[in-house]
Amino acid sequence: MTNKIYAIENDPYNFMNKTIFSKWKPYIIKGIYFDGGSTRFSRFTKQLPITEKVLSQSLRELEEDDIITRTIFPEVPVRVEYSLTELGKSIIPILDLIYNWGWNVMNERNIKIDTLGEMWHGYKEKEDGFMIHPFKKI
Amino acid sequence: MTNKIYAIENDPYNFMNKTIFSKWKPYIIKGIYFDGGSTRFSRFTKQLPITEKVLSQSLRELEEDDIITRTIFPEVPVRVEYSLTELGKSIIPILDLIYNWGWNVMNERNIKIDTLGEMWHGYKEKEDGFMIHPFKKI
DNA sequence: CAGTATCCTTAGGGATACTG
DNA sequence: CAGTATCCCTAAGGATACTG
Repeated sequence: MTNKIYAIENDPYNFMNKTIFSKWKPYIIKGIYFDGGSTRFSRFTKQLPITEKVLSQSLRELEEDDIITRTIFPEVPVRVEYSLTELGKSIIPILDLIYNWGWNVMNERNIKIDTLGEMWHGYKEKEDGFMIHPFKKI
Repeated sequence: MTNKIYAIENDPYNFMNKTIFSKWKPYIIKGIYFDGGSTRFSRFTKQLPITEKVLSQSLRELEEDDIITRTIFPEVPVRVEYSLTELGKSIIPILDLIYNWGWNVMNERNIKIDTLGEMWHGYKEKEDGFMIHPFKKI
């Protein structure tokens, strides 16, 4: 108790863990980026095994942390687009390094790697047919 | 159910989350590095608010994942040193980028940043007196 | 389409005491 | 010194149903 001096709640790793490294946030950020900088709610629910609750929660937190913005287009039916802020974009190179590190280790150890993720990260050619819903045309 | 196609258990982000991004592992890895590439059990318990249980658990997992090695020196009392493997060392630049990203954002937002962490990461001069136990002399 | 609202489960982490 | 062994607790995530 007296000899614990590292205040983790005031530390950048902890900050990053809360801001970016939850279970789904890296996929959300990378997914927006993959879709050309902006994408929609249903894109995620259709292609990630994430529930609506967790998705909307994550999106809200990312918005609060200034990683993404939410834009409402008052069409019928309504369209909502999520985009990366400049701060959000600045995390992409780090995510790519992380992905790359993990990819290499998994590859060396012959661990199966998800194909959609590989397409999202440029490790495999995009195939429209592979996804249940085709990629957004930008 | 039918339209969820991203197998997260086969994905590098998930792999990295399990391998590196638990609450304490970044601190453990960086702590070893800070101590010159190898350090001891009690260094962590003395300077991080981590319990022995969680520490030994984390160390064991890191060893299993080939991030660190454990060396026993049969002295009296016994000395055990934890070192980074080549794979473990390869994670340092990524941790540094993460720390740097978080540090910058926290700094812009005027969020207090832990000083020991800043010393560990070279953002502040090392001060022997600041830590309860002085730095290891290499 | 783009979400809320409830309820529930579990794994990661913490407190404390003890040991070779 | 370098850990185990127990017991405990919460917060993150999941299942399911419903809505403007």
